[in-house]
Order: sequence, then structure tokens, then C-alpha cells
Amino acid sequence: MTETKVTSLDVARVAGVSQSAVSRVFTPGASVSKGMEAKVKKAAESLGYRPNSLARAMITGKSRIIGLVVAYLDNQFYPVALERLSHALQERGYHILIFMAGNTHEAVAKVVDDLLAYQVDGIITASVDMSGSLAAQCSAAGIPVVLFNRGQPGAGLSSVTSANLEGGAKVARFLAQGPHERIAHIAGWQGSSTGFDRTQGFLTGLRAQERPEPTVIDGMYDRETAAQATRSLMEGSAPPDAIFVGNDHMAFAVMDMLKTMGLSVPGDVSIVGYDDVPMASWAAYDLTTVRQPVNRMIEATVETLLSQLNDPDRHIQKIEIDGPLILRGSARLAKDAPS
Amino acid sequence: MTETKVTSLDVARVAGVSQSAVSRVFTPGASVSKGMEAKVKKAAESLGYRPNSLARAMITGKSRIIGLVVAYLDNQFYPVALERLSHALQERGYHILIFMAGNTHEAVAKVVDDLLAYQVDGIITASVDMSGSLAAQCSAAGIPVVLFNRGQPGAGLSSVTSANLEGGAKVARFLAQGPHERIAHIAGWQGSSTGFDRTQGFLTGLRAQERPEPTVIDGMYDRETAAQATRSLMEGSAPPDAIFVGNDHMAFAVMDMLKTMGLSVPGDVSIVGYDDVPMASWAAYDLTTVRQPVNRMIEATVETLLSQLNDPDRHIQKIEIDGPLILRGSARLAKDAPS
DNA sequence: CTGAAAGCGCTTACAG
DNA sequence: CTGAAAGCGCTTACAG
Repeated sequence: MTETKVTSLDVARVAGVSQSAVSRVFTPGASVSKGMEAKVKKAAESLGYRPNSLARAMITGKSRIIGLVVAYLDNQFYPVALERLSHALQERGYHILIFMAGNTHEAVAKVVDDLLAYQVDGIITASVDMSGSLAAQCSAAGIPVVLFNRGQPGAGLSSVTSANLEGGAKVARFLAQGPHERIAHIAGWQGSSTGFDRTQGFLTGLRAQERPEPTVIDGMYDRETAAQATRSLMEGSAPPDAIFVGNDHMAFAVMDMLKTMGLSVPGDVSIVGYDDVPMASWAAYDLTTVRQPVNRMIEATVETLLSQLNDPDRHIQKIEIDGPLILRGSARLAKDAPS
Repeated sequence: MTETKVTSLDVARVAGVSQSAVSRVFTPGASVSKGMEAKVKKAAESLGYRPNSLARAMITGKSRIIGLVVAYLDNQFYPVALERLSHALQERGYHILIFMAGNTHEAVAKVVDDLLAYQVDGIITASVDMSGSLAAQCSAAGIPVVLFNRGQPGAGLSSVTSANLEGGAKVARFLAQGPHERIAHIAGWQGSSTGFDRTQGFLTGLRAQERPEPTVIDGMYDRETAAQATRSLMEGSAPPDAIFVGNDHMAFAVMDMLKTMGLSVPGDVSIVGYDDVPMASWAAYDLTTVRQPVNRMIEATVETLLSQLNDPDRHIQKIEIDGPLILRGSARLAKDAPS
């Protein structure tokens, strides 16, 4: 077992050139002659040399590492987004240092600390809320932050979300125009901008349709909470015949609970979700839902982050991307709706 | 905007001590007086100093970064495992550099290259196959590798899997003892040890029960492939009344296809999966399946990796963890089975 | 185009 | 316990 740490100096010795020459051969854009390049590459090959990214990062001040902070991965939306994000960043020569953080301030603070210690070039958070003080810490260190699928009212942070207000309104219009008398809402966590905005859009939309205020229960983005909310709604004195659920992840829990209770979807109650995760199209759920355009959201996230990286004076951006309502079998349509 | 890069030298100046003293204060276990510690911490605090992990990594030769290579995240087993892994490693002061790689040799080779360049202390792969030559490259660099949920026959790599042979055999016994005449198998990718072993265990188990050889189709761990396999099986001349599916992810696709075809589970056909991902217990699927004990598998993976990190002469280990068959509603039981 | 030299921000023997 | 000094593996002006 060789256990070799081959350095540029080793390569230089074998190739009979200076260490700087070796460095240049491995620095894109540096000026080296053909002959030099050949000699060095040959020596490097024979020794199995590979430039040390850490040393390079120290000198250049660019680690080409992006810190990613995620709260949970059990909602299928996030693994899918992570997969895309990872590919998008790898293509551009960046790497992802990943952190799982709860949504407590301490956990996030600890993570930000580690992130800064590792000299990440930028930070992306998903389903995580960042306090203003942490954000300030990052921008003091000159590190851009982009919030994915979450906005931060007021804070000076870039964010990329879908058009949540409009999305909620779309669901309101759809449900109100269909054969539904009593509409309820199991909301996304109201402490998150995403959950809050969808709910506001929904309420506003319902009012515009001159519908009564619906019952609203906060499902906290949690299966169990959503399931219990469903039970209490359906066992109440005036069970709803339509429920808008704040995201698909909870909508599945709602449908599972309904099935357990012996109720049928959409026969007894129409269900509409939000996200359009892959599972939403599976036959078991066949869920009508608002699509969040993951691909475009990820592209926007990466572009925003990289542009801030390359131009620190760049203004922060709050990007919203609109997504369509996808009609499937979980919600009844108006009688005169196009089949 | 300060954009400060505060270094230990800055802190030293403010505290009126040497730079080495500052370093010691931030090095656990180094000897510093109370007074020194107080002075330095105060200065550090006021400047917002944080030791540079990259510089530290260069000196110590330990980056405390673990490279994680994953092929896909659409199978719910992996996000769950990643979440646990991340927590386990964070607790121990390690960080995860994540890479998505296809299962092509080139993609994996490129990733390994990056991993080595970033001086990772160790590598964990999940659902990825690593050729012997890549493994050799890593061990030449003195970097331990642990395969998670995949074995590598022959190669000198540590691995952690469930007891796949025994798991397959368990399913065979269960199905053979139940009211099933024609048993089929939609297998996990036969190019992976995991898929192959489950199939071998299943076939051996069926023989032990003196059952005829089942029809076997490779589902490639792919929803679409599994769905098509289901269709061709059920539309064949002798449709099965029980199917063992190589993992839960495909089992869901099988059940979705069955539903689309108007067939009932377990009425027309019993379905058994493998993994016991969270979704398996959801009412929509209620899947009988072999549990892979994720928590214990992750613990074993981390322990194996860290022990190899701390003792390079440590032997490689191939760990198998047994998991139970979880009975749910997707498969018929023998008449005399305990209810 | 090429080499000698300085320096990135640390840790760690080595003296005192 | 504390400080001066060397060195981790690179990049990058600066001369030639």
C-alpha cells in the first residue's frame, strides 16, 4: 500500500521542471508551452498526481463549495430538488456540503457556523428559516444566501419560490366553480412564508368567489397532524366536501386517513394538493395539485446564487415562478367542465 | 458591509498575544491558561473570528469531510438513509460532501476524482457500484470506502447490507405457505449484489419448499420497467397469484399498474416488497415487505468508516444485518395463520 | 514561456 | 504556559 500524498513538488522533480510550472499546467488559462505540458502531464500521470483543492481554495479564496441546509427529506419534493440541484451545481464545477438542520434557531446557527468555517462560497437553504441575525453574519462574511422554496419577509435575502399566493387562489377558483358546498383547508405551516402565502391566496380567492370563510387547520407540514385534522374535520357536524391541503406530502396523509375512515375520494370529498411531486401522479393517489416547477426553480436558484457570487454588489432577488393546476382524479369537476 | 476575513493573527493583535496562542485556544486539548483563554476569546468574539477549517485541514491532513456518492433519490429508502447518515456524521463532527453519480463507470470515476481532490477522509457510496480500479485508487490514497446497501463481490471494500439472501428466502417461505399457486418475481437489478442476492435467496427458498421455478423478470429498480413487467405477467397465459418485488419502490409501481388494470391486491394477487420504506405503511399501499433496518445499517456504516479512519490497518468488513418480514395487507396469509 | 519567492491561515514541535 | 519559526500544498505577481 503506497499511501502516497503526491504533491506538485514531486511532479516537478520527476518532470525536471519548477513547481510553478506544474501548477500552471493544472491551472486552466495559464500560459505553458506544449512541451512543458506534455512533460508535466506525463510525470503527473505516472505518479497519480491530483491538485489539492483545499490548498487551491486557500490561495484563491474560492472553495467552490456551496453549503446546502435542509430541514427534512421525507417530503418527496426535497429529494427531487436536491438531485437536480446537485447535478446543476456539479455541471458548473461546484460541490455541495450538505447539512440537515431542524427548524430551531440553535440548530441553524450551529450549521451556519460550520458553513462559514468551511469557507463555502455560497449557501442555499431549503425548507429552512433563517433569522435575520444569521443572514447578517453571512453577508458580513461576504457569502450570498438563497432561500429555496421559502421567502423571508423583510430580510435581505434572495429567494426562489413558486407563486404561492396565485397558486392558492387558483385552487380557490377551481374548487368554488366545482360541485362543492363546504370547503375546508388543511394549511401548510403558517410560520413559513410558503404555507402562509398559499393560505392567504386561497382565502382571498374564496372571497372573490363570494364563498364563506372556510375552516382552516394548520397541518404543520406533518403527516400525523394532517391526518388528525382530517379526522376532526370529517367527524365534525358539517364535514367538508372539499379540502385544499397545503402540500402533497400532507395530502397523501389526508387521503390515507380518508381511506381508513371508509370515505371515498373524490366521491365524498375532493382533495387538492400543492407541489406535484412524482407520487402525486401515481395511481394510488392520482392527486389534483398545483405544480411547483422544480426544474425552473432550481435553475433560478443556481443562477441567482452564482450571479451574486461573481458580482457581490448584485441586488438580492425574490423570484416567483408560476405553476399550473394539474387536474387529476382526486377532485370533482364542475358539471360543465371540459372532459 | 464589512466583508471581513478575520484571521488568527488579527485576533492575536487585538488580544496582545502571539498567533500560536490564539490557535491553541481554539484547539481542543491544547494547554492554555485561564487568563489567556479569556483574553483571546474576548478578542475573537469582538472580531467575529472563526478558525478556517480549510487551513486546519491542510496542516492536520484531516478534512473531516466524508464524500457521499448516491445514484438516485427517487427511491424513498435513500433520502431516509441520507437524513440519518447526515445526523450521525454531524454528531461526530464530520461533514458530508455529496455527489450524485449515475451508475456509469465514467460518472463514478469523475466523482472519485473530485472526492480525492477535496481530500475527503472517507467515502460512502449508496446504490452505486464501484469498480475495483476506483477502489484501488482510493486505498492507494489511504481513503477508506464503505458501500451502503450494496456489496462488491471480491473487491476489497467494506460494505453494509441487510441479509439479502435470507430476506429473499423469508419471502419464499411466506408465499409458499400461503394460498398461492403461481408465484412470480420482479427482481431488483441483477447487476447489483443486493438485487441478485434477494433473487437467489428467493429461488433457493422456493426450491426448499418444493415449489416450481418462478417466472423472473428484472425490474431494474425502475418504476416503468416494473410496471411493464407486471402487465406482461398478468396478461400472460398463466398470470401469477403472488409476486415478490425486489424493492418497495418497484412494488408501488406494480400495485399502481394492478390498480390501473382493475385487479385487486391481495384478492387477485399478493404483493411482497423489500425495504419497508415509510410509504409501505401508508394506507394507500399497506405493503407486506422485508424491513431493512436503516438505523442499524447507518450506525454500522458510520462505525465501520470511522474505525477504518482511525486505524488504517483495520480489516475491511462486510456487515449483514437481518431484518424481519413485516406483515401487512398486500399479501394473503395461510388459512391457519394467526390472525 | 519559465523559475524563484512570497504568502493563504493555520498547527505543531521546539525553546524558554 | 507562551512565543518564534517552520511548513501544509498550492497560486500568483515578478523577473528574466
